[in-house]
Amino acid sequence: MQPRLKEIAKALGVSTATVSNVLSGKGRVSDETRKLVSEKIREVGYRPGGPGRALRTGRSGVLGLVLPDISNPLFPALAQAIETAAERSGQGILIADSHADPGAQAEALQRMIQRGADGIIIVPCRGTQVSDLPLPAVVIDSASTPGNCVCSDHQRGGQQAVEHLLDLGHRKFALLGQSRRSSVQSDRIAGMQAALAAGAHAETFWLEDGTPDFAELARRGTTAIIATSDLHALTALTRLQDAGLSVPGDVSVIGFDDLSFSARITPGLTTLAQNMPEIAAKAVAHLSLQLESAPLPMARLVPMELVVRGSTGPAPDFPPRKKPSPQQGDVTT
Amino acid sequence: MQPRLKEIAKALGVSTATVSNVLSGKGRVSDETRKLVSEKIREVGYRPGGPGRALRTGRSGVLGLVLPDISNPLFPALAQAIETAAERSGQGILIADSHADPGAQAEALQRMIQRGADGIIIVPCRGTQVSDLPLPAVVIDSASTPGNCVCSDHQRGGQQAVEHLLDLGHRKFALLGQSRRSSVQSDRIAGMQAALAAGAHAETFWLEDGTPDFAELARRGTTAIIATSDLHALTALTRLQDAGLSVPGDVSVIGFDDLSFSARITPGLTTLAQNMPEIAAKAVAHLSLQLESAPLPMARLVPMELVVRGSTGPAPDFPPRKKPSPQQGDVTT
DNA sequence: TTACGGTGATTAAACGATTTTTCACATTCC
DNA sequence: GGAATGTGAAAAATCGTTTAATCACCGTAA
Repeated sequence: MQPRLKEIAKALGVSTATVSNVLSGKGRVSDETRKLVSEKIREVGYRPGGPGRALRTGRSGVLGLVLPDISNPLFPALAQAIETAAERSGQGILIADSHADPGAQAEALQRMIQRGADGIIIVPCRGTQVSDLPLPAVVIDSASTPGNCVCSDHQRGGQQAVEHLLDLGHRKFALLGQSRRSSVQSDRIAGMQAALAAGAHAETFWLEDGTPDFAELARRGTTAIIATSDLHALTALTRLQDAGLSVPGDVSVIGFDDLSFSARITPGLTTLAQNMPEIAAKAVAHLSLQLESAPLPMARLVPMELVVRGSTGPAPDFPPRKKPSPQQGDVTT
Repeated sequence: MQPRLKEIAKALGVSTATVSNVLSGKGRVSDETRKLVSEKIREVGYRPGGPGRALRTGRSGVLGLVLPDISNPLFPALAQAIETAAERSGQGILIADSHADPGAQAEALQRMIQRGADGIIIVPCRGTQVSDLPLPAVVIDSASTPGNCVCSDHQRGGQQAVEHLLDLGHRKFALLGQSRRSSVQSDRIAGMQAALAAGAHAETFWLEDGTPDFAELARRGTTAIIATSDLHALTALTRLQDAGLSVPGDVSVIGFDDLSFSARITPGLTTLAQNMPEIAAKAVAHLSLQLESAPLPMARLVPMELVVRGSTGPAPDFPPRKKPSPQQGDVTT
């Protein structure tokens, strides 16, 4: 059995109120009693129990995290960042998987409320609006999401990818997305298209329509492939290698999200990484502010970081007149 | 504001006890009142609040999940399986990251207790013993872990990998681990070594000592590489391809854990997958049993599944006299 | 008539903490 | 000396729920 406030109080012959006051440093307690009590607290390793405190104060010290798909390879980084940020401010994280289903998502939110979560961080499933929550909530999605939203600047990320390749002399791109209904992917691709310089052009492929023949693309003059996820960049990369093409000799490949494997393959995958710690910190901070009934701020964009590895290089026919942009450095901002 | 028991009771002119009885179906309530109350409950969408119930019953309906590294690529599958299994039995999941640090792990466990978790599922960090918890706990690790443990049969998994390759005619293996202090990896490699047939032999490499030159290994006659993780199998695979060697033509490669990318590269990575749903279900069921003060069962091993993809094939000089074991099938048990 | 079950529902206590109110006592000031 | 002031700590209320104890009522049997 865990020690309770009552036991400490009885053992010292004081009231529970006094012990509670010592814990919080709030009421009036003599230095002598204070020392006595805190000594005892340390001795028995007492910690105030969650449920009792939650009941009285209306705060559980727990935040809900609702995701559309826990098994998504992007999730570990996000979850870890959020857990770390939350723990830093003394809060726990209750997770739920909405399985990309709006109904399940609504149910998950209800359970969070029921379990007494103080606030909610949600990565909404496609096409859902988060509203009417009796709790502070922050959304992590794309910038086009209404409501309090923290997310990477996916559009600018797309631009960064294209700019990096333009610097390397590439002019003919293939853009690779999975699903056009994903606003994150749409934002990224929109950014890429916006960044195309005069003379450069790009063809866009959606994997939901089928996988293009990468070797054929290369034969037709494409020298750079940009995928909205490292997963698909990896597919492209290995297909190209399998067809006897060199990366980055013949074709440069760049992905998004810096997944676990991206640094470990040969060549390393150049990618645009999300700054998860930053996003998580902002999300948690935002919730904390709302919990103190502070004014509700607005959407916040976090820049993505270009991580240059071996999978991108100068275009095959590109004259190396000047040094071709940052190359071997590990991370550039 | 969420509706409370009291409000429902007052609105109907009954006592809170009656409403609670209707909710639980326990006390004595007339059919008429019962119908009236449940109608109202549905109308306002009432759900009993967690903290109050937790305080009274001593049960929060939440399980703690403590992991040494949330960002590990194996985590998504595990977390999702556990979340699903827990939700199925009406429990939530509180996560914590011990950052592979025994001190942080102990602290995380304390926080779980403090927050009122009913039980704990823990993947312990290396070299730590989980004991003296005032809560039901179940460990997910290797079979050598004392205490209530549920885990994959890593040793048998190692055997399965070797047997698969022996069937394909391979005789000279390179075994690849990351750290010898990981009991999971040690178990897997021990299983591999135990399965070596007469005439076959294997060299073991630990990446913590440095990365071997895979092309050189191939030149010296190695035809099969078994890594204890898909991550390292992927490294080996791309290094080999980069050196102009064919997989599986010259060298077969096999990994562990069936990570997200393993099916998407070319060739697909043959791997030994953990049955996460099974492990999670057993862990959660075990905790549920302990919560009902049932007798404490013992360690439980879950078999691993060999997933055959393109990265393994017949040894270069292997005469295809009979059909070389299951090959194109997706999953064999 | 009185005692007795049975039924349906209310009352009250309990869980563990926090917080407001109250209280006892000592000191200081007119 | 009595009132005002100040100090330290206890008493009591409260949060939302469950549950044991109690109660009022009615019909029935002795």
